Amino acid sequence: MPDDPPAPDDIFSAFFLEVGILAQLSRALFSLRLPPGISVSQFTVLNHLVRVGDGGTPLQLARAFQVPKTSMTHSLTVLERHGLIRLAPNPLDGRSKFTFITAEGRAFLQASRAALAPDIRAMGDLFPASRLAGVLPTLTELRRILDAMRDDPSPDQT
Amino acid sequence: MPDDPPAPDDIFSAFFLEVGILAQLSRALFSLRLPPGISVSQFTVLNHLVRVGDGGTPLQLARAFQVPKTSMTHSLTVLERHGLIRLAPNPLDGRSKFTFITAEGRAFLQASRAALAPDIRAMGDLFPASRLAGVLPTLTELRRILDAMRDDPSPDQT
DNA sequence: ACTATCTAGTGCGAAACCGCACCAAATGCA
DNA sequence: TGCATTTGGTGCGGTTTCGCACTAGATAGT
Repeated sequence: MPDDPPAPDDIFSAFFLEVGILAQLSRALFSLRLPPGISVSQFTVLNHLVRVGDGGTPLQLARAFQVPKTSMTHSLTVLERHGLIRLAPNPLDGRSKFTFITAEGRAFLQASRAALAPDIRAMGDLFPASRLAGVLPTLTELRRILDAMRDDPSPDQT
Repeated sequence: MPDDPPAPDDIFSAFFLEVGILAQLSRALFSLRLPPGISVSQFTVLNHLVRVGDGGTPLQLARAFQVPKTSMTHSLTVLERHGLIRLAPNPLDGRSKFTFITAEGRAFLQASRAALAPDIRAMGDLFPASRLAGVLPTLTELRRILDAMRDDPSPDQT
């Protein structure tokens, strides 16, 4: 290797490339474990509803996952069709809705987590979770920055 | 169970969640800078052809990006329709093809990189690339492991 | 050589994703 | 109050993604 200049562009692109493949790969692995008809996105939303708490609006969910609201509408529609969530009208705002997990939804999430557990454990055997914990803050921080760049429509101009 | 100290499961899920959002976010930002009609995937393939070198087969590309070969077929079709790549038959193997970038492809890639540069620079201002460089090896290593788990159909039969 | 098996690529159909345009409800303003 | 603007959500259409099944070409075993 004759050259090793610290070109920051290359670092960023290498990083995003790695992140992209990682996301893709984990997504593929996970979806293999989920029952057919449920996608990783759907699972993720369900997971979020339990972790953070339900009763929020679809738009809040869309923002939390940084997806267009039409995509979230779709995901929620599928989840509701499967009886895993329930959409209730917002009595305070006629345009809005509330999102609740159903008992089936909780059970389903539980089962899915169980189905995923062996893989997680296998990963943990090959790769210590503590090392991941080490990089997590960095990822989170960068995510916040990207987030901000997104809200802020200013790429560059003085 | 009031106890939740270092649960490795949580670390992994938090990590994958962060990676997923990061991928999503960067993808969204990038696609904003690309000319309409070209998606991030297409750009990524083009980028790969220049970095690693062209002349490979579609299947090799599919494996490099860890996507199903049908997805790669689609991407390549689009790229060819735009005249950014050229698919040539493999004289040694009638089933196979070779993938080459065209001059337009190179020019397009050049222009896209230029369009992306300001954003990268903006990121670099807010977040030192050196910190990314620090986490990169960890990501790469985990990627390799996921890769191996994928090829190996053994999750850990219960 | 001859057949069985395997492999590269594609057609097809279904699902996911998402921009655009729209509606209805809420808010702001005068 | 009346009207313009903003906001939450959805219908629609186009693109991407990907599993399944198939074809044509290559390889292996006998």
